[in-house]
Amino acid sequence: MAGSTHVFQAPKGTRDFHPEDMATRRHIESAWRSASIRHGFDEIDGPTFEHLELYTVKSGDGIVSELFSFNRSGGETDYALRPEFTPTLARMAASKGRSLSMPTKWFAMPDLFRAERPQRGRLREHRQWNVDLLGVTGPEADAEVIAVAVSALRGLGLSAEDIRVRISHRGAAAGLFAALGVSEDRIADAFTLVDRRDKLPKEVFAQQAKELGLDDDAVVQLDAIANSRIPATCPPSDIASQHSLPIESVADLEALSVELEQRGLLPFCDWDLGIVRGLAYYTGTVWEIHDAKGTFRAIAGGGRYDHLVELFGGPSVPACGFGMGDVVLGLLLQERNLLGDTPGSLLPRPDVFIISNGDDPADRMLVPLATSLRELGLHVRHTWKATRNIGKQLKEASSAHARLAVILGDQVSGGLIVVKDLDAGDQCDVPLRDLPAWLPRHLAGGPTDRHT
RNA sequence: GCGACCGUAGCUCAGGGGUAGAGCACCUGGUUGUGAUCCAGGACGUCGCGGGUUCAAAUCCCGUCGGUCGCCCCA
Repeated sequence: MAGSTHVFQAPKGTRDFHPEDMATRRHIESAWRSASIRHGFDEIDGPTFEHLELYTVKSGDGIVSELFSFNRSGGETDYALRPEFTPTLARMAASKGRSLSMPTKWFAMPDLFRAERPQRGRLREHRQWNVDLLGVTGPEADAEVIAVAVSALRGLGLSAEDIRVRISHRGAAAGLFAALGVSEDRIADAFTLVDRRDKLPKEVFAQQAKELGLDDDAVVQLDAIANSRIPATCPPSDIASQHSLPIESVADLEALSVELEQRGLLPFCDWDLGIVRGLAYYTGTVWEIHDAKGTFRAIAGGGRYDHLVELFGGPSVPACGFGMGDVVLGLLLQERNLLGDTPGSLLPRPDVFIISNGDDPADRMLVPLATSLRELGLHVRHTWKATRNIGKQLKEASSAHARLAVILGDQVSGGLIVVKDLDAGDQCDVPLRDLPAWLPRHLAGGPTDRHT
């Protein structure tokens, strides 16, 4: 192996986070955390890997091919890297038993792993924000978790022009299917059909719809319902009347509408009964957030899953929540130009960049000055190059996005240094002994991040 | 897991059997100096990796790893 220059590539579907990427990731995570906390949710986490059975118990053995599973060399217990957080959450809630406070409002930002073929917006390892509200049955809980999601996205600079929350409701959709003539025991099949409508040729869709017991007219209606998307600022009863169906079938959406309105969310939302999501989980409201132009995969998905905790051996607890991945969101933020003007603009900005003109007194002062300013809590840098060319050092200071340059020049022996504001471009002389008080005061006036 | 296309300098790419190019970026020093311009110099890469064909492979063939798109799936 001596002299080997073999280049390792990162494993398929994983990412390296260089400083600029890490800054982006922290930017997104802090928006997530901040929105969660503002809405009164507490942060939790669990193990990165769980017993394999935790995932097969709900989804069946078929799920295993989508997992990274393993066991210890010589061990018999099967484990899996967590592909989602919800089972862990349910397990944690179940383990609290009856002492679980109601409501319980939890959020987490786990790393998740799926052994799928990677594609744009979909990797084998990604970070996902999970928000869950347990113990509240009413639509106020659904509206509240939607509010948290929208709040974080707004915090990242996205508006109702950029993102849309598409909302459906299992009960409402089932009511409409029933009104069209789908029998009780075929409702689940109707959901599956609606979910797959975009991948099916029109004739096949019609054929399968007929098999559900629909007549020609109802098939057209079903297609129309699945594809109708109207702004949530319109009352849900419009959907029913549009298709000449009973108003009662959309009662659940009406109740949700009231709660969304109170939270100022209606401008962000659309009623979209084509949203189905995983059948195994959801019991009521289901929703997804997409970019408004529909170029990317879903940014987030969530809804109500009242049997969740029970499914994992806990008490019967109503629950709703959502997951939001960092990959699609990152792509959208980049496309919308919301990650700063330059690659490094989300990195922490140095408060001070110290420059020496190369004279002995100045050079001797540089490191001690940096040390004392750092003890004050300031972010301090200086060049590590040999050059003492002031222009080049200033260039380095500005490419590091430093806010101030402290220049140790000819007047250093007289106790005077130059402070240059790199944003404003102006500079002034400051007595060296005043610097510890002067700098924090001056910095307090300005922004701390370049993008703000 | 299946199918298609792709992989050349840090980045964007050109080349297409005869031992590698451009622009930008980068690095060092100078201009006695203030983020620019300028000057001088530097490194630019086993052409993803491995094997095969050939006198000769970045180029053709096979495999593999990675990327993109579609299927599957999306808990």
